[in-house]
Amino acid sequence: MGIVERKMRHKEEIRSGILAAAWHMVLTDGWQSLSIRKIADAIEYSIPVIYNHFENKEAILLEFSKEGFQKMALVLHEAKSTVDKPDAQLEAMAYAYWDFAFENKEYYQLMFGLGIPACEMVNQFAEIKEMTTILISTIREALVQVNNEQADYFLKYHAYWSILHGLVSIQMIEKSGKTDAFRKMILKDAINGFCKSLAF
Amino acid sequence: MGIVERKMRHKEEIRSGILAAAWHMVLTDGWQSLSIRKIADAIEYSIPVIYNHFENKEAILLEFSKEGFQKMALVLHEAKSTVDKPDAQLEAMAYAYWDFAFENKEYYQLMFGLGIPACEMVNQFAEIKEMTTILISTIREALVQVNNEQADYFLKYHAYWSILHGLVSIQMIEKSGKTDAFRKMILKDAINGFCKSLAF
DNA sequence: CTGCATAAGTTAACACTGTTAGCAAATATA
DNA sequence: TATATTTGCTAACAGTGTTAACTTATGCAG
Repeated sequence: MGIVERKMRHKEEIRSGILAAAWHMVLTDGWQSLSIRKIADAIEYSIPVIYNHFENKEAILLEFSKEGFQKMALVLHEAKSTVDKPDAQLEAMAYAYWDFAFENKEYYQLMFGLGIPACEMVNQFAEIKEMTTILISTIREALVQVNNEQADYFLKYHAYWSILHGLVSIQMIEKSGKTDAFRKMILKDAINGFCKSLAF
Repeated sequence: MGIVERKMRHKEEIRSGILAAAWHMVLTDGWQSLSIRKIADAIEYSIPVIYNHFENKEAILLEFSKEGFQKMALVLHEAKSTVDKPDAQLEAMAYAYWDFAFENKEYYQLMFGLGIPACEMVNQFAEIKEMTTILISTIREALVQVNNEQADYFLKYHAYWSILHGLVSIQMIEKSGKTDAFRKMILKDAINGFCKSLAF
């Protein structure tokens, strides 16, 4: 009869309306200020309607997180296909990854759980400096050791810190079945690779 | 007269009481569920008292973030002092960084703004796989290219991804005056270093 | 075409949250 | 002792996510 089809269509319309309204709000005000009430207001339905389509607020954000990973995969595929040699591909993908993250900050923040209010001020206080200075000084000493003083220590310092932070935060998020020993092997290998790359 | 001293002492006691109660709650229930009301309840004062000591809730969390950076700096210093050669120091500091992060997850999450609810489920959905498979496959191809197929591609993949994520998220948090061009140089240098390290 | 069951959508509430204005009580000073 | 000041409290405002209970609209069988 097409009645159930029409109903389904209508239901789907509301669902995508919720997502559209929510995404619009995420883009304009950030995901921190997303609220069920505001969504309901935007789609001109009452609040409980939203709960017929999503279990809770988190489920809506999760939807965007999924979308983000899909888009990211697409972007990486495209980048890879532009060049042939694997190392060039790794480089192209790195740039693509980077660009995606900064052109889609909201996605990236949702994907990796970044952006609590406090971290906006991370650069504002001095406590962080004590940590960075010791990192930087050691990097400089290491560059002297391998006779590569002309290298930009600031670049190397950022790479070093990023490897550490990246490894830690991805491991924290993943919660996979990896053993501690295996996790430490990842760390060891990455740091060894970094130390070797200091000589260049 | 010592009266103002006694008052100051009392004020300081309340302040540290607030922090102690807050930190206890962060440790037991996570910083997401920290609430001014619960703190007030714990220190047996009314709610507005807390606002005499901290401008808002964020300021309390920021306090812990600062503490975290201080402790981290201490840990890095200690690690560095255990060995002499700079590259060994970098390795020791890396382990120390890692251990600190996982032994003090709450600190680390506050320091770098990790831990929105959605990211707890990042490993649960399939969308992330599409992204990781393309990373892994390219890593494997690159290892073939440099005749280093016996290397553990999984380790290398984690290093690669971590460098990317680390660079991105630290740059996102920092909001420093770096130019885009400089930021890309950091990225380029780090990726080049990684690609070179693939041969080992 | 009417009565009824089901689905759709609403109101209103619960239990929270951060934050602040206005008032009462305790304290220190003149 | 009387006044001024600090200290702390009550109570409210303006939000939040979530859900129980009710009403209205819709589709279907008799």
